[in-house]
Amino acid sequence: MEAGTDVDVCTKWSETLRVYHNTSCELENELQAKHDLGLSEFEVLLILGRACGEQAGYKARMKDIEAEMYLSQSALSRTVTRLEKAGLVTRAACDFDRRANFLMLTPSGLERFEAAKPTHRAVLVKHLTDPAASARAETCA
Amino acid sequence: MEAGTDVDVCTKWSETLRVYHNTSCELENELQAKHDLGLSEFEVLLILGRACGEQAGYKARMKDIEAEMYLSQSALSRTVTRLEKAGLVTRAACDFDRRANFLMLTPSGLERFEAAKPTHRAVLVKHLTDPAASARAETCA
DNA sequence: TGACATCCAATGCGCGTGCATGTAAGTTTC
DNA sequence: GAAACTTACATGCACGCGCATTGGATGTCA
Repeated sequence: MEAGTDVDVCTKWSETLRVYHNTSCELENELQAKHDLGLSEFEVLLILGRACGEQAGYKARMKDIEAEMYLSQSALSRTVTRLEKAGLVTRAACDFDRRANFLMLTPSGLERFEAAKPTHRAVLVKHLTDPAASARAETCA
Repeated sequence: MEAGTDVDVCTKWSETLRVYHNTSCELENELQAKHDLGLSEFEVLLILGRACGEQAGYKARMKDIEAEMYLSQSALSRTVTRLEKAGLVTRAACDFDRRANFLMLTPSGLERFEAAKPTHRAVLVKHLTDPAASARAETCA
């Protein structure tokens, strides 16, 4: 039983690694090439964008966004800085708690997000529906 | 059907991200803390070690190792340099093709690998057998 | 043999990340 | 209300990564 478990676990891990690397590499490449967005940056837009729908009024606190993604607090801070410099997002002080920052999509940010969404979805469908299609990518090692 | 596919794909991707991040973060932390090894470094030892068994004579070319892992050629080169500095691995010229380098485990490298293997396996079992156990890690975002 | 393309590995470089720390603001305790 | 603690975010720093380039070794073709 031990050996059996080992084999299963190793195989499962290999499979997870394969899917993760192929998918995230292609996501990164496609989003960068077509929309000038890193994957982390897109993920922030995704969190803001999917809640906001068509009106650009949705706000989220940094802490809440952090809780939704696998990114350290410092990395998120810098990612948001990049998005802010690109004009896709604005920081706004919180009325109640002046330690906190609200984050909002700008119209330009919403536009960029909507443009990138199909690219994101397409890569996911490609790699997660047909395992055979998710062959080793040519870039990203 | 389109919406259904989308939901499935997004859920599947979230799940993959969760498992990948939790597992690789804990692997990294455990291997670093208990055996002073990075994950990439361990993976190189794994490729060399599992083929070599008990005799330390197994050789592999850089290119072949690269093909087995998700690491760029340059990253592998530096990872091997670190392993070499730590005395866990030796580079040796290839007889047939002097462009290539053979890589070998040193006795110390084999020992380190054997010591780290149970740690590696334990983390894999923890995160890949019982999904509930793979809760969000406290470190690594 | 000489010129050119190919292949393997190392290295310069910039970037994004996590950890540790700093700063400011809120909370608790007395 | 002052001191001690906690929380939210930014920043200094070191590190590992991928990309592009380099350098050396091989193969190919005339």
